[in-house]
Amino acid sequence: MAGRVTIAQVAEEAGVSAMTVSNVISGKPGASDETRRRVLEVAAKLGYRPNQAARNLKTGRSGLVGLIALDLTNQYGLEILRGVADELAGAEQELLVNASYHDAGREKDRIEFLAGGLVDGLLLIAPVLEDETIELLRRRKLPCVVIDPRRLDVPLPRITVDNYHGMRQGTQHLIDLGHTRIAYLRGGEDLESTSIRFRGFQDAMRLAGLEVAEELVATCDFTYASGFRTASRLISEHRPTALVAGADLLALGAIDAARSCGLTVPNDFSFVGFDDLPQAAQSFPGLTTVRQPLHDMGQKAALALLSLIEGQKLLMEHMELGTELIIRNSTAAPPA
Amino acid sequence: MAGRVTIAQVAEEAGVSAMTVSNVISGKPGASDETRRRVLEVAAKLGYRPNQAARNLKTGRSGLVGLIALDLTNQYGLEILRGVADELAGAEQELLVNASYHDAGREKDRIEFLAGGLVDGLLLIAPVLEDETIELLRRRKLPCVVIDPRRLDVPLPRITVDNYHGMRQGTQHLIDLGHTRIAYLRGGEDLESTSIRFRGFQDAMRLAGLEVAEELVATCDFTYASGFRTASRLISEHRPTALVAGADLLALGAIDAARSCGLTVPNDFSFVGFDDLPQAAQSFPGLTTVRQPLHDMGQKAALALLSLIEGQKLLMEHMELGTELIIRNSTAAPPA
DNA sequence: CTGTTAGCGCATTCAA
DNA sequence: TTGAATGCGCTAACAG
Repeated sequence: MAGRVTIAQVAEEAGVSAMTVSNVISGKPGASDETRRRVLEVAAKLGYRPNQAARNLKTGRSGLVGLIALDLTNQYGLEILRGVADELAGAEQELLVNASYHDAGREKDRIEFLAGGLVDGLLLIAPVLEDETIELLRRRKLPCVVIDPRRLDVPLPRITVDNYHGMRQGTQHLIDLGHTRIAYLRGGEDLESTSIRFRGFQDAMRLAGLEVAEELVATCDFTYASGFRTASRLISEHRPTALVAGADLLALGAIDAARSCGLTVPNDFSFVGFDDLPQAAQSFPGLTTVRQPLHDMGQKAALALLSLIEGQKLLMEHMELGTELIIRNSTAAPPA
Repeated sequence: MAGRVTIAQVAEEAGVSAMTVSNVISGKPGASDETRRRVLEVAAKLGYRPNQAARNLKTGRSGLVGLIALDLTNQYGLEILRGVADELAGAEQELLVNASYHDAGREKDRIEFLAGGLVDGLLLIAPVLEDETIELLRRRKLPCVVIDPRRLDVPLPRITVDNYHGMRQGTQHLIDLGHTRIAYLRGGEDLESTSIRFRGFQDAMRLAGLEVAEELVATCDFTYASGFRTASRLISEHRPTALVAGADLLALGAIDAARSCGLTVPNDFSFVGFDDLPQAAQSFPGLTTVRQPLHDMGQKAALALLSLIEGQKLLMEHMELGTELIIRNSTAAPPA
C-alpha cells in the first residue's frame, strides 16, 4: 500500500540504471558525484523509499529485533526495554515487541512466530523457556540473548544479576541499623532468582547471629496488591520492625499496608525493596532498595545480540551484573 | 539466517507443487484431505516456516502495525498500548513499537521510516504532528489513526477524550464536598487538552459561584517530581484545602508534597487527579480521579486502523470517548 | 483439486 | 563508473 515509487521509476526518471540508484541510495561508493546528485534529487522529488520487503528478501535480513517480555505493564521489563531501545537506536535495527503475558504456551508460540524469519535476533526478558523452546531456537540458529531467565542455567547466552549479594547487602543495611525482627516477603516460587534472593537474606541474618523466624517469611505474587495483603497480615500478626521484599512492587504495597495499620515509615517500621524501579524514587518516603541495573542489562543484551547477528562470536555466554544498595528514606533505626 | 527450509523443498519432499504447499500452509481451501495431511506432515518434519519477507513482497503487506508513542516509560501510553495489543492479538498483525521521546524531529523521522513500506498502518499516541508530517502520511496513503493529538483538529482519523466535562465533573466533586479554596495544577502548555481541562475547571468553579484565584493556579511538567515541587509551593504559600491536577502523575506528586508538609490526606487536604493510571489505585490513599478509558481508546484505535487497512471506509473521522469520575480516598470534606 | 507461469522490488555478480 | 542479467521465496491468476 505504501512506498508506491520503485527503484525502476527513479532510474528511468534520472536516466540511469536501477543498479546505480540502488548504490546511491544505500550509500555505496562507486558513483560519480554528478550521478549521485541527480539520483538523490529525483528520488527526493518522487518521494522514493526503498521497499523493505524486497530488500529483506534479497539480503535475508529483516532489520528487526524481536523482544519478548512478560507483559507491557510492569516497569521492570520496561526499564530493560528502554535500555534495549537505546542501544538499538544506533544500529539499524528496529524493535518488534511481543508480550507473553506470563503464559508459557504463548511464549513458545510467540518465539516460534518470530523465529519464522521475521526477526534477525531475539531478546527474551524473564522467559520460562521450556526445553522444547530452547531446542527450537538452536535448530533455527536464531541469535538470541536471554535476560533474567527463570532457570539461571539455560544453555543460551544470558544476562543475570547478582541477586545473592544484592539481597545480603540490603538485609545487612537493616541489621546495621539495629533491626533484629526482620520479615521477608518472597516473590512467586517459580523463579530461581526468588530462591537466591531469599538465600542472601537468610545468610545475612545467620551471619549476624539473627534468627529467621518462620512466621516472618511469607510468599506472594509479584504485585502491589499481593504485597499489601501479605504484609498487612505479617505486620499485624507478628510485629516485626522491618521488612525486606523480594521486589519493589511488594515493598511499595507493604509500606502502604504499614501506613494503613497506622504505622509511620520509617520511624515505626523500615522497608527495603529490590529492583529500584522508577516508582521507588517516586514515592514518599523514597524506598531504600537494591538496585538492579535494568537499563544497563537491556543495553548489554542488545549489544551482545547485535554482535551475534553480525556473526561474531560472543565474548561470554553468561554475564552477571552487580547490584547497588540505594538508601532513601524508608529505613531507619527501629523504635526504641 | 532463519527459516532455512523453503516451500520448494517441502513441495519436492511431499511430491506436490509449491503452489499446493502454499495453499495448504495458508489454510486456503482446495486441497484434498490426503494431500493436506501429507503436506502438513512434511512441513512439520522439515520444520518449514514461510519466509515473511517473500510473502510480504508478494502480497504487498507486512502484517505489521506501527505504533509511535512518546516514550516507553509513561503509563498513560502503555495503557493505550495494551489496548492496542489486545485488539491486534486477534487480527494477524504484529506491533512494531517506536518511541519519539517527546521530540518532534524524531517523531517525523520515525513516521517517515515506518511509512517506507515497513508497516501496513500506523497508530500515533499523543503526537505533535507537524503539517509536513501529516502531508507525508496523506501522500503515502498510509492508513493511520491518531490518539490524543496535541492539536485536536488534525485532519486524520482520531480518538480523543471529553476532557472538558471530565474535568468539570472532577472539580464539581470537590465543590460538592464543600471546598471553596481549590488549587489547580496544569500540565505542560503545548497540549490543547491541557487548556480544555483547565476550562472545565474554570467553568465548574464559576458556575458554583466560586472564584478561581490566580495564585492558586500553577503550571508544571507532566512528571511526579514537578508535581511535587509545584504543589509544595502552592500548598505552603497559599493554603488551599483541595487541589485538582491535570494528570494523575501530578496529583500523586502533590499528595506526597502535602504529606511532606505534615498534612494528612484526605482529612487535611483533598486531591483529584485525571487519567486513572494504574498507580492511582495502587497508592495510599487511593486517588480520586477522572478516568480516561485508555485501554478502550487503544482497542478502538486499533479496530479503526484494521478496518482502514482492510480498505474499508471509516464510520467516523473523529471519535470522542467519555470519562468517569472514580472516587477513592484522596477526597473528603474540608477541615472545619 | 492441482500445476504452470510469472513477477513482486531489490541487490549481487559479472561484464562493459 | 555504470549496466544487464539473475534470483531471493512466495503467491495471484490462470490453465489443466
